[in-house]
Amino acid sequence: MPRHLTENSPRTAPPEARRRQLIDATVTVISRHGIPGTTLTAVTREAGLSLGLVNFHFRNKDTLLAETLKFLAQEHRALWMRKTARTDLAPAEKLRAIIEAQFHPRICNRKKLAVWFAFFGDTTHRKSYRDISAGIDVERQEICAELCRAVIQEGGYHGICAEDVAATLEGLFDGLWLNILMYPDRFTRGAAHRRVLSYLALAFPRHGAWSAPAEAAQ
Amino acid sequence: MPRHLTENSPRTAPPEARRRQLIDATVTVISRHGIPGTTLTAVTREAGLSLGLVNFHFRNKDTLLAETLKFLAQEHRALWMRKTARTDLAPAEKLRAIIEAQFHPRICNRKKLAVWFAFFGDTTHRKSYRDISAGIDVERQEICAELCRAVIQEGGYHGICAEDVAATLEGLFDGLWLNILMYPDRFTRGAAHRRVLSYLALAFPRHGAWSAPAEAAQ
DNA sequence: GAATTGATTGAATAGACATTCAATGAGTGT
DNA sequence: ACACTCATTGAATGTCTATTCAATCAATTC
Repeated sequence: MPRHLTENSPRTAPPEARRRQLIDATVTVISRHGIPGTTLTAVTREAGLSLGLVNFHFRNKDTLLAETLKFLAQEHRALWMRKTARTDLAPAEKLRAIIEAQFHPRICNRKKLAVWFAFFGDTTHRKSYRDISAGIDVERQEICAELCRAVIQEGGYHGICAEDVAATLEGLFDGLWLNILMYPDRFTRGAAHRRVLSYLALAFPRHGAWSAPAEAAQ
Repeated sequence: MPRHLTENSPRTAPPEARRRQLIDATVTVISRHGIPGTTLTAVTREAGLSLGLVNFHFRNKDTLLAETLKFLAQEHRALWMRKTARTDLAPAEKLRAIIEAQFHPRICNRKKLAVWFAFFGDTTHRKSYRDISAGIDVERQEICAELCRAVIQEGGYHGICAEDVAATLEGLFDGLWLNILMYPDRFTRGAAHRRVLSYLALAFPRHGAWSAPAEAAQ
């Protein structure tokens, strides 16, 4: 019953397109039914493809899940990399860009958050998942620390440690994400964003421009 | 082959003891194999009991999982409730007690954290899990906000909102937990504890005694 | 000490799953 | 047209699970 009738889309497609199609379906299914509920039957049905295709384009289910996580990690990384790589921005502005990426609607929505925490919570494959996300997380934290160091020097701040601020930020990112996912009525994306900026305003009070961007909450 | 031979423990035991025994085994198994890997066979083997007992003492697997989460939530709550209920402690001290509970070795260890995030990540039952933990989370956050309000009044702080600090703390708690779970080499319990206190020192600078307790890291 | 109650056992059942694979289909080059 | 490659299909297979339940066992009551 797959696509045949729905579209003029060709029965066959380049592998890269199919892989992406399956990854998208996997994200959707994980967000709805969790990793245990993510059966290959459900994924292929969501994608409008047949069961056997997963084992053709990915070796097996574990690979599909790993590739899905990799995709999310890259998507997130690309968002802040664009700005932190520029040379014409001040450290504080780059820091703001990383925070904006963290709470960007394309990343920080209930669907994607559900998938992130599904991976975090899956003890069984924690090691392989960690290997995937660790590189990117470490990279971001080191860049944050670097930027904090620059801000501290600029502002002549004392009694505050760049690495500590970066680690605290990292904790705030993940924790606020979790709160948004678990209690969407009480925690919104916009409020979380503002709270991180408030923390930075506390840490670096002489860099006044930590105000939140004008955006509707949620 | 169960216990019969291992101990002089009687074959039969009061239901409450068996329930606790099964919950303990469930915590152990979830921490090792995640929720998908938590089969009744694995749980009963870990407990040294027979397969059918789970369906006798709990109605089914879902109930066992829900009761396990309830147990963890209560265990955590009891730890800070003891101190926040007292009338002879200053607000700042009570705030410290809540933070100490959050990073108490009995709560904040890799085994229990793995279980917490296994539940958080399980989309399928998120609603029932949330119903269990929401009450306790809301309660803690409201008490935190209340205490912050008292601290703000004591210290005459301006430009800082108690509810915001409480929400930021809540985020920090969860995020630092996740970091400890995922990257135990880079994030330790002690460092997390100190970071939360550093945040409070930033927010409430005139309450000087936010120093960390003397304890070895990890 | 028989009878009764409640706890415990594990084999049996039925359903769901990932993975395999033989068959089919569509493009591509000749 | 033809052969050939690659993508796609879905039925079949074997494994693993939760749940049921009849049988067994220990403790308690009468």
